Amino acid sequence: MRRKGLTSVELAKLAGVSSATISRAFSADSRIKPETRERVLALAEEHGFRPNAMARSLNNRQSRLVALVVNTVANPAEGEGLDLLIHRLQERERMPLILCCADHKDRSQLMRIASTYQVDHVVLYSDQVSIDDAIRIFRSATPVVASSEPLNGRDVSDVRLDSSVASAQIVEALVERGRKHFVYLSGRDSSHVDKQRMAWFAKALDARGLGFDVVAHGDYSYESGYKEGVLMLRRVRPDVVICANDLMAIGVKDAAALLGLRVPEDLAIVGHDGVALANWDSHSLTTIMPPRSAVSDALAEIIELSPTSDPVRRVIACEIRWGRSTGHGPGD
Amino acid sequence: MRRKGLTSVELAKLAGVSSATISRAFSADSRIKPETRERVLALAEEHGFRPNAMARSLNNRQSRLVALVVNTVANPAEGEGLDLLIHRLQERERMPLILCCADHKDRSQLMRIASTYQVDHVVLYSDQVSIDDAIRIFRSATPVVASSEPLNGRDVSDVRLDSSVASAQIVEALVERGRKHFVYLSGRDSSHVDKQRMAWFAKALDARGLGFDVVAHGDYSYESGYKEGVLMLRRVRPDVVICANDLMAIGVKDAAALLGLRVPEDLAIVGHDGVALANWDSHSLTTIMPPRSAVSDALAEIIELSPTSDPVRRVIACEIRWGRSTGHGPGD
DNA sequence: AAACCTAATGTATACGTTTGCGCAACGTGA
DNA sequence: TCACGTTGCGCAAACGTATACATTAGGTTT
Repeated sequence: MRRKGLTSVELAKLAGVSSATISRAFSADSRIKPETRERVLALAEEHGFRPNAMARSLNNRQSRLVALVVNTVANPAEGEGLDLLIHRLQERERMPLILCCADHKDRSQLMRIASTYQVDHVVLYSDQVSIDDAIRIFRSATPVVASSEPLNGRDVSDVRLDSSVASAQIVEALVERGRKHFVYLSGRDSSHVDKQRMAWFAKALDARGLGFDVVAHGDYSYESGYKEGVLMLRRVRPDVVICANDLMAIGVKDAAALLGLRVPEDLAIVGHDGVALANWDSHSLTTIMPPRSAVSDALAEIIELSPTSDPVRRVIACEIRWGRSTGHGPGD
Repeated sequence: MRRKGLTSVELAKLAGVSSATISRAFSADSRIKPETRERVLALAEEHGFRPNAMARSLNNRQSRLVALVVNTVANPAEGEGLDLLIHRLQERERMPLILCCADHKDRSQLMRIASTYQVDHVVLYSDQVSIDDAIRIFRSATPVVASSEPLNGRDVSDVRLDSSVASAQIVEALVERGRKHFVYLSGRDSSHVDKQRMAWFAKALDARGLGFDVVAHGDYSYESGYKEGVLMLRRVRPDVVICANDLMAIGVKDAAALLGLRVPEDLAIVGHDGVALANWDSHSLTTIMPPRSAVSDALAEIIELSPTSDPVRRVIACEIRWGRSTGHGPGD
């Protein structure tokens, strides 16, 4: 077992002070003579001393760990948001502990293990875990919900997306160009995000007296979009396909190409998530995009406030990124 | 401050045993009467007791934390590998601590903070951080290098990729179909992965008496592939573009489309990384793909062995995933 | 000059585990 | 019966830090 550096007691001896002074030199708001602090810090640097976060946390019951409960980091929709959030946390000297739930047989077990590390906060990014389970298991950690799951009066902080306006604008632009037959390709059944996205489009269409068929269910993957797209386009001939996410939307686009349908002339396609790759020239997908920077700012901010403050609720409006898959933006 | 559950001492009192017995009930290999263990575990379950990992680590100097030093989780090439590795770690009851280095101003600072958590292992996934820096900062943690950076005799475990055979096979297949003019679009300058990938292709071409121009430098992004692709294809007319990664390759493909070049008739394109999206029907990119599952297995295995065993070196051969971007596989 | 306040530091305990050591109880073999 | 090994468990000392409280030195007020 390699020997780790010195302890605060050993450094104290070297500096001719007590270990309490070492501790104070490292905590910003302590009453300590500036010169003493500098001297200690210099000596610490010289000897490579760094306080032990385990011992610190054990004592003051703050780990500065944040558990991020996600489905997977392999999916760009989650990855792009996560990356920003992780940066925000790192800037504030917090450490993210990642829990990938997607293919894990026992998510509760996973959360139980993570909770033994005394995480200060839990961000529920995944819509695959129940909020109540997470809260129960993570007990003393303050939860922040970012999964769009309904709160039902639960006393937790929450950041969620609203794409009602964006959905309505897209419907408006398409209807004005004569599109009439809208269909929806949904994601996983259990997903609340999906239900909401669908509901907003349904409402926007309803407001214009138009119907709305849910023609197929995918699982958020490109492959499912492709497969369901082929099946669906052989059955029905819609003007517009709204997809629960970008990956499926691109799958549908490729399915359309396979069947000889032109996008956007024969079929307009709309996605959700605004992942970077949807904007690539080969896809140029019109998509409803959360302002990721604002979302991660909000999450980081809430984490910084809690558990001192009351739970915070934030609703953030999504934007539209127009692409060629709908033929035009609102203006042309 | 919400009250966390009980401590081992409190549970001990409830069970009529000492806290040592509680501890032993939770550590698999301790001498404790099976019935006692069951009784303790049942009581722990009932009262929601879970041992405090901070206190445990402080005492036995094992945190079961693994620092994963990566560039970003937003990029699928890293994300897809990471996701597997995280799962392997979680299965073994280890917790990943993610450090996203890409846009971080001070990576050393980031690693210093992470090191205070007494991580047992560090996986160097990013090629942006110096191995020596990481080793120095993470002192007592056992490092595992997965960034393809040259080891230069350093005493660390290492898992790296070898695509020499794959490169040679691709060159062979293309040359036999009459392709002559190969060019290479490189990634970031500082990247060792890039240097290696280029060298393997250079060697394969050299073996057939063919030259090899590095025509442009990108930065691994789609955008850079697109931009450099347009500039390059206006200047030279190669048969084949080998790209340092898939994202740039797709950028080049879109650039070719913009300039009216047909892929693969006028131009064959080859990528590296084998990200899932390169296989989408709209791209169908021929790419050199690390066997991700094998890589993460190797990493997890090494982590499980070290620091007990000597450093382990593993070289894993990449495979080829043929797509339409080269017109054909080796057989047709 | 006494009384008092403040700033800077030391002392000692607590945080919740793990683990070496010791002890009792219980066979087992001679 | 005695010596001895084994099993199961309690005792108490760590692990490395933070912090309430005590202490000291110096300055200010009256």
